[in-house]
Amino acid sequence: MDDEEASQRVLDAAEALFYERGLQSVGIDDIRSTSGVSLKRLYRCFHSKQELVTAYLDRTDRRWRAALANYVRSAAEDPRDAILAVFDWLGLWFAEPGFRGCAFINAHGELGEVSPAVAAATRRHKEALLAYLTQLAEQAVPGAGRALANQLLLVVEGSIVTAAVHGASGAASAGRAAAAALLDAAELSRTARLHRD
Amino acid sequence: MDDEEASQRVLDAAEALFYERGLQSVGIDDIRSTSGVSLKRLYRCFHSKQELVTAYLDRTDRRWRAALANYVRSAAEDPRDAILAVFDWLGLWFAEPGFRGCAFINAHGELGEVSPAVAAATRRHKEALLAYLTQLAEQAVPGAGRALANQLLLVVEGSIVTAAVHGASGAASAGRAAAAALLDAAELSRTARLHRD
DNA sequence: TACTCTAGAGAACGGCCGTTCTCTACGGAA
DNA sequence: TTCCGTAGAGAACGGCCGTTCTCTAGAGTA
Repeated sequence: MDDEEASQRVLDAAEALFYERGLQSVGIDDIRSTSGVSLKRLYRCFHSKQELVTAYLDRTDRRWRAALANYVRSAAEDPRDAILAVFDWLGLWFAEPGFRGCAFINAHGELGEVSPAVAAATRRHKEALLAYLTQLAEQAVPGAGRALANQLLLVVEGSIVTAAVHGASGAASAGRAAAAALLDAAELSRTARLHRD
Repeated sequence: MDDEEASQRVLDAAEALFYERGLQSVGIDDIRSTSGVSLKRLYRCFHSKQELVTAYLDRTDRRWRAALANYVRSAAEDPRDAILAVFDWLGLWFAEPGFRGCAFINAHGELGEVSPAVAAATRRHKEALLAYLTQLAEQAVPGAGRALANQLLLVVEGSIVTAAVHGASGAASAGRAAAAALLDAAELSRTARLHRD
């Protein structure tokens, strides 16, 4: 086993444990025994727990956003469907075993500004999500994408949090319905604007 | 200083510290020194840290929901305004110094099912919030309150989380705009339903 | 075979945390 | 004044955690 594979195993273990139990509840020794990587090598690959947390959040950010974008790209035909597909994907995610909300919201809630690195990673993740939603919203309702995306972001975050606290039931479909209504409203005010000018 | 006052002081210190730094980052000694209550008395009033956490969450739940309901009651004239006033109050809350999101979402994100007591308190709090929103929504759009409240809850939660991560700017007003659009949509489909029947 | 280098296992270390215990001082009753 | 009960201060205890260090075994090379 070379360092590359060891890093992956450690990161896999860290992801599973951090996501399930939180950052502070998981000890390095838990990650060591779960990954099967010796402490010596673990500390060669990641110089500290903090570095491991950062790597965990970075990889989660990349994977999560890629999975969402892939699903939306392959499931949606037009811009409006794309936005609704976001919530279909959320529903699939919520139904996964072990779902426990957004890793970033959880980490940020746990540490907040106590850990500037975690806070910064959370902000980056949410900004990227907002940028993605803005892109989708701009395609669906040209000229009103930014305002719509801000509202959609609230519904997405709310769905995730509600699903995490209450279990999957209904949060995704309620979010989808809310998104559809917000889309309708944005389209309506856009056509009204066009007719006025 | 009697036990009653000591309990209040301890709870005040716990609230400030837990909310700012999270549950696990705060030690009993921090609470002792901040409250100025001796360790002996502290443990007489609260038998363990867990009990103190539970008391903190309970009091926060009561105060938070009372503050929201009071504001809405005094600020809104009709049912529609009441729902929009919820987001005005959120905006005031977000702007308070030291605002760091929802104490329950943070605690739940930190510990999740690792602490069943925290998870249960979070569920209770959010169910009470949903019940309150359902009551407001039912007054605004009779017969469609439940569905509307489910959507409003998502927007409320999303606003809180977004404000916590990104700072106050815009989350409350975006939430207000989204709520208004969702209200319009619910009213529209209600009148359509009435005309159909 | 003899030597060297590396890796793994886990002991060790310093520090913190929740909780309990000890010691001292003091206020009120006899 | 003497005794008693209580309170506070903080030491003590057991345990965990992140990180480093030690020791041993084995693989590769001459």
